[in-house]
Parts: sequence; structure tokens; C-alpha cells
Amino acid sequence: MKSNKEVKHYDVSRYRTPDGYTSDIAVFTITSERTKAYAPPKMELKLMLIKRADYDTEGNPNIEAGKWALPGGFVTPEETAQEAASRELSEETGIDGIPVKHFGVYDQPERDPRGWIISNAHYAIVPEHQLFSRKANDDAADVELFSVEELEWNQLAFDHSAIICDAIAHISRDLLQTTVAKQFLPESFTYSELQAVLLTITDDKAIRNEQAFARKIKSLPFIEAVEGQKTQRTSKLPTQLYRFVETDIKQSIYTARH
Amino acid sequence: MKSNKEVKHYDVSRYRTPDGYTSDIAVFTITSERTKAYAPPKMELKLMLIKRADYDTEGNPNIEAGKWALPGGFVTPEETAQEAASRELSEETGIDGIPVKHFGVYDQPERDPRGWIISNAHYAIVPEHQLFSRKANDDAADVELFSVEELEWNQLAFDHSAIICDAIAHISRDLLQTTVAKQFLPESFTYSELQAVLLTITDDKAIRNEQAFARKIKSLPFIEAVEGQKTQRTSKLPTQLYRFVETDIKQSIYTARH
DNA sequence: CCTTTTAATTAACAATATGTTAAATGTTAA
DNA sequence: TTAACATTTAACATATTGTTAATTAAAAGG
Repeated sequence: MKSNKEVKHYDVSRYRTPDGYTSDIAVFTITSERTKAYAPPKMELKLMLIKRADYDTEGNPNIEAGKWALPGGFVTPEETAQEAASRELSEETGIDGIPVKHFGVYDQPERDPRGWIISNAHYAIVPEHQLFSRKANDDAADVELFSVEELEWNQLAFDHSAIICDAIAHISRDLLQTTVAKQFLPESFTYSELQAVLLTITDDKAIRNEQAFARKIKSLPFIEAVEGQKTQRTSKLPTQLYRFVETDIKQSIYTARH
Repeated sequence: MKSNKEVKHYDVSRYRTPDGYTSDIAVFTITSERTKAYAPPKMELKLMLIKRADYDTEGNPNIEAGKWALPGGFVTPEETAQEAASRELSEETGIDGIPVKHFGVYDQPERDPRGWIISNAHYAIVPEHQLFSRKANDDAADVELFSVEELEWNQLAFDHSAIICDAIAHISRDLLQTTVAKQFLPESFTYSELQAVLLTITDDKAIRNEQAFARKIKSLPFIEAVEGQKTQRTSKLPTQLYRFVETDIKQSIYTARH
């Protein structure tokens, strides 16, 4: 009822409107460290943050200067926040064609001292090597990768600690419940590589167990073996490669094992 | 709330800002029809929509008049969109204390002909009897429940067909992967009542199978039997009651059955 | 050339879970 | 007394998982 009437009478000048609409993006990557040859890598989930400059381009002291923040910026009326996030990602890292996923809106009245600014938050998964090539090209000192295990929670700008906390929760859930793990992996991968990705965010016994996981991967409807292809990058023994296949997954807590 | 000095550095006039920030809410309920005494109910998932009036209070033809729309309204600078959604729900149905869940943002530039208006979309689950009591009190002719199976997709205002489509997808997923089903059920319920709720949005064989589901419910870590309590509302045979318990569920597509 | 090392793979078996069919239970209503 | 019926239990074949152990293939070092 109220909605109808409000809409009916809606006159922009009569209501206060937001002072800004921003799009923030949590860029995740997994760094993959090979401890020795012919062994599976040790992986770690990392988040890219940028350091806020001391002064803005006009020489005025910047708000929240020196703190770490998610990359992001204002959305223009000609684009969606998701498009803005893709644009930001491209500007910040030079990377295009990566899926960007919305995970929340942050609109607490006091969240930004500059006014009523609504933030639409996204996350993206960028393969490590693409971030490295960017770092090499444009040696911006104000960009850094932080391990999600050891984030400096009290050095974050605005309400970004809350946003990042949610981002980590969302990516963790999505890694286990969707096939986004493929964003971290090459087109074809071994069971131990997939396992290493999952172990960055879970310590599930059934995933840690090599034999069980290697057996299980063969029966998953959304993964298939790449016939006749083997690799030796994780073992001296030539190892079976797998790939994700498009399948819609409908699982339920009422039928799953617990 | 903001100091002048800080405001100076962010010049609102330089950027175009949104013309409005709205909060929409998809109110779901499950209607429960008892075909006969001592039998489990037939349930159906329904969505509450409101009909947009032909004219506004000043006699001007209303935009998108006669079409069905989600209840919602403008968010004020003193509240979050989620608070606005709770407020709307309370105003629209008189119901308080129901969890309201964000599921998406709709910010296509062309989505609202009145300007650059960003909609933050939520869903809520209201027990049937609460909606009925509201209907009795305030006989608003412009409110109706629609079965999600037979929605009139081409009679929906603005981009609400897209929002509703997403809302149904989200609630379906959440019903299977979280314990929100409890919002549709009394504090304690029989296996067949829970089953009926789930069957409104899935036809999973393992959920349809009475024996299997009745056996499974006993081993679910997030459900416990209510000791010494039985009911006869679904059977002549006194039937075991169950309740949800708070447990964090961490399941993975890599360990579940498929 | 032989031995050790190591990740991957296979095997084997007990324990657990599921799909299915059938029977038993307790109550209502005719 | 009997029929009806949702629920509950039983029973059993089949499938999946946890666990331990053995096997395989290649590399590396002597």
C-alpha cells in the first residue's frame, strides 16, 4: 500500500537520494608454490588489496589514507554495478573476460563519512599468472596480495573488513557448492590439484583423504576424465587429467551424507 | 554525521548520483490444503503481489498501472535496504520479526522509466495463517497470492519478472541447502510435513520416497526428534514430531552423492 | 645398473547408507 | 468387526565410504 502511494507521488526533488553508488570488487587468487619437482603444489588463497594514497590528485589529504581497501569506484548511470566491477578489474589488473559475481550490498547510513553511499560488492577469481604479469608490467607499489588467513583486519578502510569477511565466506561456500574452483585451475587438472584448491578453504576429512578423493572424482557428474591425456607435473607417475563439464547440480542437505 | 572538511573532497555535483534507492520484497508463503482428516497436507508455494493502481492520488495515470508488482518502496538515508524491507513487510502485512534475506540488486540503467533507480531485492517467508489474518483485517483488493507455478509473467511491472524469477531460484536453492524450511513449518513437525514443503520446489526421488525420507530424517544432524511428543494431524497413527536444531552445515558437491 | 623415493593408482574388506518391497502398528470410521 | 491408511519397522540387495595395504611408473642418487 505504502509502496504504491510513494511510487505514485514520486518526485525526485522531494526525497533525499543517495550521494553515490559504488562497486567494489574482491579479487581472489590462489598462489601455488611447488615445494619440489614431481609433487602436488601447496596452495594458498589470497586477496588483492590496494593502499589508499595519502593525497588525492588535487593534493588534498585523502580520507582513510594509508589503509588497505578493495578496488572499486563509482558506478555511472550508463552501466550496472557488475559492469563497473568488470571495468575496475580491467583497469586495475588489465584482466578481461573473468566472471564477476555479486555477493552483497553495503548501505549502512554511517558506513562512509562522505555521505550516503551504497556499495555493491562483487568477487572475482583471477589465475595467479595473470596477476603476476600485471605486477611485472605496472609496478604499482600500492597493490598487494594478502593471505586470507593473515589479513590485517584493523588496517582496512571504511567497512571493508565486513565486506571482505563476507567475500571470504561467499567464495568458500561457492568453492564447495559450485564449480567455480575451475577459475583457479587450468583447463585440465589432476585430482591433487583440485584437492589443493579445495583445501585452501576447508579441512573436510573426505577431501583431505587422497585415496577417497581420487576415487570420488571419477564418479562426479560434473567432472570427466580427459581421455588419453596425462601429465607429470604433480608426480613422476603419469597422472590422469580431468576437466569440468557443464551440468546443473541440484543437491540437498536432506539427501546428502552428514 | 559528516564534517565539512571531509565533504569538501568529494564533490557530489561532479558526478551524477542515483535518482532513488528502493527495497523490494518477495513475500512467499506455502498454502497448506488438507484434502481429508488424518492425512498429510498438499502444499503449494505462493508469492504475494500487489496490483498497481490506475491513477495516483492527484488523478494522474499511474506508471505501469494495472500490473502486478512486488511490494517495496524507497529507502531513506537513515536505514538500510534490509530495514526498509522489514518495514515494508510490516506495513503491508502487519507481520514483524520475520527474517528478510537479500538476494540481488537490480540496476540496469533502463529498468525504471522514472530515472536511475536501484532496487535492492529481498525475500521473506511468512506462515500462511499470518497472511490470512492480515487479509481478514484489511481487505485490500489489490493484494493477491500467486502460485509460483502459474505466475502471469507478462503482467508484471518494470523488471519484476526478472526479480521474481531470481527470487524463486534463490528460495528454491535455500530450501534445499539451508534450514529455511523451518520458516514454513510449526516449531515441531512430522516428516511428511517437511517433505510436503520440500516437494513444492523439488521432485527429487529421494525426497519423494516416504520410507527413505522418514528413515533419513532421523540421522540428519540439524534435525532432532521431540522426545515423547506425537501428533495425529497427519495420520491416525500417532506420529513422531521433529524440530530443527542450530548446526552449521558444511556440505560440498565433491563429497555428496549424485 | 640397481636401489630408493614418491605420487598415483588399484585392491580389498568392513562399515555404513540407500532403494525397494513387504509387513506391522495404531487409530478412525463405517 | 472390519476396512482404510499414514506411519513405522524390517529385511535384503546394492552402492558408497573409510581404511589399510599393495602396486605402478618414473626420477634421482649411488
